Order: sequence, then C-alpha cells, then structure tokens
Amino acid sequence: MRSKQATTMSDVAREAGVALGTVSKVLNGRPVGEEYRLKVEAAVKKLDYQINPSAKALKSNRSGFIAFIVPDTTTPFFALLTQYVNLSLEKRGYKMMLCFTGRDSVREQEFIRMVHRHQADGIIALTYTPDLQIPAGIPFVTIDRFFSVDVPCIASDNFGGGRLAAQKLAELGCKRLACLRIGSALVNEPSKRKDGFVSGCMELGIPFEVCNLPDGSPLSAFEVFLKKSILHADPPLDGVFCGNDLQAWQVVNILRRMGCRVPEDVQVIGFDGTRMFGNQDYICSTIVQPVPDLAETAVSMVLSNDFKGLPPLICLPVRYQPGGTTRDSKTEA
Amino acid sequence: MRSKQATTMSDVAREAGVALGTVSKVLNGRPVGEEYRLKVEAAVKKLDYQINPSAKALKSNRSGFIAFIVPDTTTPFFALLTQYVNLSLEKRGYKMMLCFTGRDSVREQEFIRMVHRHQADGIIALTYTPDLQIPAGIPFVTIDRFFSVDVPCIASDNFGGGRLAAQKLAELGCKRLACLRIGSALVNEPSKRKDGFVSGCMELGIPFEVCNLPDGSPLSAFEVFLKKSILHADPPLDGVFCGNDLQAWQVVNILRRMGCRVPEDVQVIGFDGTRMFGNQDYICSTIVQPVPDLAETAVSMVLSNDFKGLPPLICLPVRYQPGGTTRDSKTEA
DNA sequence: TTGTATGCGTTATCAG
DNA sequence: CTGATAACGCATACAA
Repeated sequence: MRSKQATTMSDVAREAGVALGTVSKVLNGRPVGEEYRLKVEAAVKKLDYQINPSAKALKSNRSGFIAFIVPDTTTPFFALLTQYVNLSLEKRGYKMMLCFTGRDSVREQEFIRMVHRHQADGIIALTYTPDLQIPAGIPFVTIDRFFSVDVPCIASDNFGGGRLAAQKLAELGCKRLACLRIGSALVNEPSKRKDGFVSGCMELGIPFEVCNLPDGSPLSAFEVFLKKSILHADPPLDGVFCGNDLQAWQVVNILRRMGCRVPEDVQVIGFDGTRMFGNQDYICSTIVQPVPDLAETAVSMVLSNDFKGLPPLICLPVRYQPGGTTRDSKTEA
Repeated sequence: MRSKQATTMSDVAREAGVALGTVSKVLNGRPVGEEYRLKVEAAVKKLDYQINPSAKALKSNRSGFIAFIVPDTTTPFFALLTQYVNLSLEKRGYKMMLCFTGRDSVREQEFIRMVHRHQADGIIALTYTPDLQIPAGIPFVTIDRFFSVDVPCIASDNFGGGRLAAQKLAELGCKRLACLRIGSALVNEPSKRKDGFVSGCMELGIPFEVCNLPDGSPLSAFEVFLKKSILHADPPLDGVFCGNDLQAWQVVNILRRMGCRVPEDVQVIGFDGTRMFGNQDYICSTIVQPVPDLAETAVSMVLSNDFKGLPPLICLPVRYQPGGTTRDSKTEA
C-alpha cells in the first residue's frame, strides 16, 4: 500500500458523476459526449488521478515496455544509442526495459524469456549471438545485425561509409590504403564497412590491402601488418581505415609507437563517431553513425501497427567527420 | 493476446492437482507440504509456467521496478554507474526503470510522478536539482548528493580522494599545487574533493591555490589562472588537481597548448576514473570512484527492509590510478 | 451514445 | 497446512 490510497477510476467516476466505463473511454481517447469528457477531465485533475499501469497491462496484455538488448552500456556507441532509444520511447509514452548482456548468449536468451514474461510490447536488439532464438508473436527489430527477411534490421549505411572513407583518404592525398579490422568473418552489417572500402578503392584505382583478423586476435597482429606495409611496400601505406573507432585509436597508438606521425605520415579513419566524454572532441577522424536516427527508426518500427510488411533492412546515411587523424584543412594537428 | 495463450496459476494448479492458493504459496516460498511443493514444481516445469508480473503488481502493489534517475547515460561515469546499478538490481530480481533527465529539473520532477504512477519500489537518483521534491512513502536514495538526514546518500570518499590527490602530487615531487574546478559553490558531495585537497595541502605544508569557477564558466578562465601561476609564481605551479576527469583532460589540453609538458613540467590528477572506450586506458591520472560498490550499496539500501534507520551518508573508498599525466614510475610517458 | 457487469492472474483472507 | 473465495484497477463486451 502506497502512502496515500491511490485514487482509482471509480473515484473519478463518482467525482464526475458518470459511470466507470465513461471514464475509461475518456482516458483512452474514445468518442464520448463532450459534456461528459469535460466533467471527467475536471475530476481527473481535481483528484490528481493517475492510471494504474499494472491493471491496464493485466487487462490489455500490453505493458508499455519495450526491451532494449545491448552488449553493454559503457562502450560510447552503445551508451549513446541507449540514451536515444530511451528518448524516442519516452516521446511515445513507452518505457524502456534495459538488458545488457555482456555478450553472454545465455544471458541474452534468458532476457528474451524475461521480456516475454513481462509482456513487453516489443524488442529492439543489438546482438551478435549467431543462433539467437527470436520469439514469435512479439515485434522484434535489430540494429546492425541482419537475421532474416522477417526480422527488420536498422543499420547505418556501412557499405557507403566504407566507400566514403576510401574516397576521403584518397582525396586527402593517400597513395596506398589499408583496411584493418578485427571481427568475425561472418557477413554481418559491420563487415560491409570493409566491403564498401574495397569497392571504393577499386573504383578509385588506388592500391590497397585488407587485414581482417578474427575476433580475439592480439593487437600485435596489426603491428606486424603495419610494419610490413609501411616499411616494405611501395608506395608505402599512408592511409588506414579501421572497423571502428576503438580499433582506429589502437592503430594510431601503434603507429605513434612505431615512430610514425599521424596524420602527417599516415592518416587514419575510424567508424562510429566516438567522442571524448561522450560530447567533446572526436577521438579520431571517423565515419559518424546517425545514432538519433537509428534509435528513432528502430523505435518507430518496433511500434509499427503493421509489423509485417516492414522492409527487412533499412540503411541510414553516415557522414565523414575530421578528428585530427587526417590532414583536413581545419583540423591540422 | 500473446501468441500462445499464457498458462496461468490455475493451469498449474489443475495440472498438479492442488488448489490455486497452494501454487501461489510455493511460488512465493511460503511453507507448504513437501509433497505438494514437488507436485507444483513439476507442473510449473512441465507447463513452462511464468508468473504474470502485471497481475502480481496489481495485487501486491509492488512492481519489481526501481527507478534510476541520472543526468545522462553517455558521460562515462554515468554510463558505468548505469550498467552496474542495472546489474545489481538484476541480481536481486529487480528491473531498472531508466530516467535520464538531461539536467532538466522539470523532466526530473515529471519522472518522479511517472515513477510514482508505476508503483516503483524505490528510486535511486543522481541529481543536481537543488529543490527536488522527494516523494514520501517510497524508498529514495541518492548518489553523490546529500539532501537531508532522512534521504540516504551514497558517495565516494570525495574528501579522502582530494587528500589523496594532494599527497600523491607531493610525493611525485610537486612544489606548488592548485585545485581547479568548475562547479556550483554549493556544498555538495563533489565539492568535498576540493576541501580534502586543501586539507591535504595544509597538512603537507605545501603551497597551493584554489580556483573554483561557477558553473558555465568558459575554459579560458582556467587558462588565465594557469598562465599566471606557472609563469609568475615562485615556485611555479607544477601540480594540478581537477574536480573531475573531464576538467583534467581540458586542463591538460590547455597546458600542452601553452607549451607545458605534461607530466614533465606539470602533473595533473583528475577524479572519476574515466577510461577510453569505457574499458581501455585511463584518460588521465585520476582518483577512481568505486562504481560497482556505489551501485551495489545504493541498490542494497533502496531495497532495505528497514528503510528508516539507514545511515544518512555512506562514503566508499577511492583509489589513486596513474594514467600518464603524473610521473609515476610505471607510466612515464 | 452511456452505463453495467464480467474477468484478466495474482495475492490474501479465512474457514476446513 | 490446505483450498475456496474475494478483491486489486482497468477494459470491454453488452445492455439500455
């Protein structure tokens, strides 16, 4: 029992001098006589009535919660996404049920059960579990991970971003490019960054290499590759595109430790749009993901009335952002 | 209506050949005949029964949700805290209701209403709104913000952290110290960092200055102060303690732009324990807040059976972490 | 159009 | 200790 006995719909009905059902209708925006509506609204205000979400959920089988499944909330990209998904949900009167999995597929599967039990009205998931069991009968959309044609996927234009990186590096004077990436060889959305980059390089006719390491590879593998390509190739490597900003940052560290100047000798572009402290300087030159749009789109799709008939894959436009690891005019270090 | 008609307690009761009430008792761990318990448990497993949280909440007035109110989820410290609060709640079978306020006190107050409506079982808030109306009748604990003796506050040992910073800087050879901070002059938990630092300096008998700027001050104010203290003081300023890691990072940028080498000429210590990408290198030498402990303590307190009778302020120990902006043996840049 | 009655799935009371 | 029964607050057919 809360502090003050909660006021219920009956209280409002009595206060307004109308029937219970009428109150319910007013609250749910159903057609009701103007005169009645005003009386009900007055009573609601007077009593400071708040609907009881549990009762509503019990009766309607709709909880007003959307589950958001994400590996963690501390990686800057995920943190930003979490915030915007939360915001987009809030704007539509929904609450978020946050599930961070720690990349543990058992936990992930457990969450799906939990979400099911809580009658969540939908799930937005950013997951890399390959064999995830998607629950039937509940709207499910993914971010950055394509499952199948009946599971809508919202992603950045990863392919276009890769191309853009290649173009920018060429534009900025690079003579030999490379794509460095640690990540599953599986074809997933982020792996298209590499594909786009390759496509861009080929179109530009610029020499390039791809160094795609499996998950969990040590950073030293990057170092070996970089040493070889910078010291023994002709022209030497002078432009690097990385799978994400973390890897770009690591590569920059390696390069500087090797005595390479960044961006004077080698220019580096990452992916994501990570900023110091979430809202300060960009950590590196990067392809920025449209996080607010990703969130807004995911939310609007998962809440879509006609969930079937949604497009299977939506790609949102990215943009290039100088961040000190390229020789853009305005950010010469 | 969900995909498969949800199985209910009655189904379990029928399957187990017992009464409805018995099932409820088993599920809530109330004493029940061993024989009955086994039958019920078997039926639960067989039918894959899951309790309906809405019905439970409706009847019991306990939603199983704890609200977590935080300015944003992208600032690294908040992101980490969010994750650990979520984890601590999950371990106890609770769900988190995430409310990020964007430092908007109207939104904040609105959340409190919403939380109330949703019958949240408690609130954990990290807020800087001075005149926040704390709802009566619902367990409310704060992090890093002291309201009054009946609102428990969990904080890092800010005072001790300030002292520790002074000690470390002295130990590392600094001859003149300064505390730089932007933040309300209000006496709140974080402002104790400065107090601890002052206390440490005085005890050590080392010369020091304090530069405490009001919220919203431009960074240039720091620069003016630094120029004066480094160029025109004797001995020159060579050790800086900042109110948090963001400010430390900004100060380091200013110093380097001024031509000062960090940490060779000036050493800098921040506060929070911020790391690149959430889990990589520390951004600067810093006093690390015990985030997992803060979260765990806040959760355990807000769920405490005897909410009255909790101590009004709990300070958790911090630690010093070299991070490249001090001349510690192991991190000489 | 408005009002009434029933039941959602659970917990709690109370009589066996 | 067990089992029947009555709410909890709301939505929704259905009757007026």
